[in-house]
Amino acid sequence: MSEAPASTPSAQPAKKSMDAIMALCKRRGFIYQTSEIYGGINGFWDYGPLGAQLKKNLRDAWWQDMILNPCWGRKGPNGNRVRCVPLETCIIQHPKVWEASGHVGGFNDPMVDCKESKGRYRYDHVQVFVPESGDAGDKPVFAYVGDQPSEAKQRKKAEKTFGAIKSVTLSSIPQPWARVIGPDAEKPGTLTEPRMFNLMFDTIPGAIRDEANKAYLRPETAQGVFVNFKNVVDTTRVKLPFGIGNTGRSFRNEVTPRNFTFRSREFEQAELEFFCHPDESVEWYKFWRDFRMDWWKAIGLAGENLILREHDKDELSHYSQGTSDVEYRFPFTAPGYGELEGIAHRGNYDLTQHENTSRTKLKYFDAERGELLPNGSRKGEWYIPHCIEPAAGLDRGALALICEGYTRDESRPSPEFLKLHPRVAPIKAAVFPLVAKDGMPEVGEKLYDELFAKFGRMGFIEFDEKQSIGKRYARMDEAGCPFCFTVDGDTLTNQTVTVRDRDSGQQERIGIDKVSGFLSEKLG
RNA sequence: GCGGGUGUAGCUCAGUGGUAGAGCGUCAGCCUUCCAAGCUGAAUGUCGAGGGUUCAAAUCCCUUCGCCCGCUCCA
Repeated sequence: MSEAPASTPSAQPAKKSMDAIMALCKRRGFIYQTSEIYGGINGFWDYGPLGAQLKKNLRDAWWQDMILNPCWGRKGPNGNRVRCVPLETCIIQHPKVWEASGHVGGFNDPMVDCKESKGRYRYDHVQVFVPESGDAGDKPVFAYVGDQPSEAKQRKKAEKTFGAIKSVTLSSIPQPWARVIGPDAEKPGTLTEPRMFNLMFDTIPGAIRDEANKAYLRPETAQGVFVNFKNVVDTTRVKLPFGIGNTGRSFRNEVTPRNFTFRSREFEQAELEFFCHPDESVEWYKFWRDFRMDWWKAIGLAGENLILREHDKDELSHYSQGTSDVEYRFPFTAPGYGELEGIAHRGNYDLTQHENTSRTKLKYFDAERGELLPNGSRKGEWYIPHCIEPAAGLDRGALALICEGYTRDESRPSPEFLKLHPRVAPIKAAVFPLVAKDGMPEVGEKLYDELFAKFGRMGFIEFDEKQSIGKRYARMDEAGCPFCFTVDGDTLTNQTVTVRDRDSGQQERIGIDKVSGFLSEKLG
């Protein structure tokens, strides 16, 4: 999450109510709490009929624009069409995968809590001021964490107590608990012993329960790509540069799941690992970063709620030459932003790690590089490709689409509606007879059959003749259906219907034979 | 994990120890020629869960779970 840039204009739209959005999601069947009839379980959510279709449409859009027709046919920085292939890998991988990736270490950080300040600190981040020489004896020692006000404060106190001091890690002191003053505390003995917070879920494959066989549910889909890199190269005739895309569920045992589906313990990712020569990697990084921003805009997040945030140098991993986040201003992060997708230049870190850990050669032989030989071919070059990783959260994307689309306009007869982009809207169109008599239902059903046959594979097409026309429009507005076609008295004489635009409420009249063409154009 | 708030129908919420409620939504019928209209009717709840106090608990007490806010965490 990041703060709003100082330059953001004050023209901030009225803050949307997250409660109202969550109520609508429940009411219209977008998102439910999982196992709700048993009281729910923290950090897990189910998608209702409309939500499931919305998320599928989002996933399909990603698949279409990242794998089947990457970047809408845009040429990459090398002047060629971008090439990508899909992959589908397991949630449970060999445990060594997560050792190589660093997750087993990084995800199992011991933490200490402070009973006085209520703070929690990473055990290995806590430093302690002790006398420069000798023992502190019965006197308390002063803990602090770097880059925080606690350091200066504790230093002053420690110098007053001991005179000359030095700094050591908390973990280097045996049994310190009774005499340590926490970073933000006044009294000694308030820190708890370190406790493990397992951020990876584990399980034990095999019928016989044996801890030695422990395996993890993946915390990201990316590693499945890296460990299959050699397989894809060996079996599919791909040539660098190319990408491997992968969507699927990942699991993180978040300390505090929060903010509706934004931070869930089970979530779905859509990740592309794009491999290229090190010399071209920065260009590709910029290319993907810009395309991913354009993509989110194109499916409905246009506007100032969406920003691209380039990480500062000191935020970057040691192997990265650049990372950007596509961030959206959710109602619960405003005026700050929450991450939708990270685009990371990962260097050759992952492949190198797996090469070292698995002792399998993951270098790539690039036959189009190296010196020119007399016969016209090239000598070739061995290298570990660099990787650019655009990694999107589909649940966060779906939530952003809902938040962005949620609109409240008191001047409308149906004040709440969802402005979903037609491409992702779960209901694509609805057909209504104005009244259920005079032959209108029959004409409407015929039109419905036609639209269902042509567009039913993209999403739901609705037909409804019950109740007043206003109520039917209102229902479609809340469900985010972009277009309603209404058969009225005039239809029976001149073969035209009205098409109502969800966002403006305006209607225009088009020939009943033009409806399919109209929808084709609008749905893309 | 800590602190605060909260939990009653699908949604929003009334209900401070004595028969479980309203509005909206949903469904059905009537009506209706363009925006949640009207009329009639219907369905829907172990009052988050478990335990306790009481003749009697949605209401008081304890435990627990979920959600919201603030810390913390976010490789």
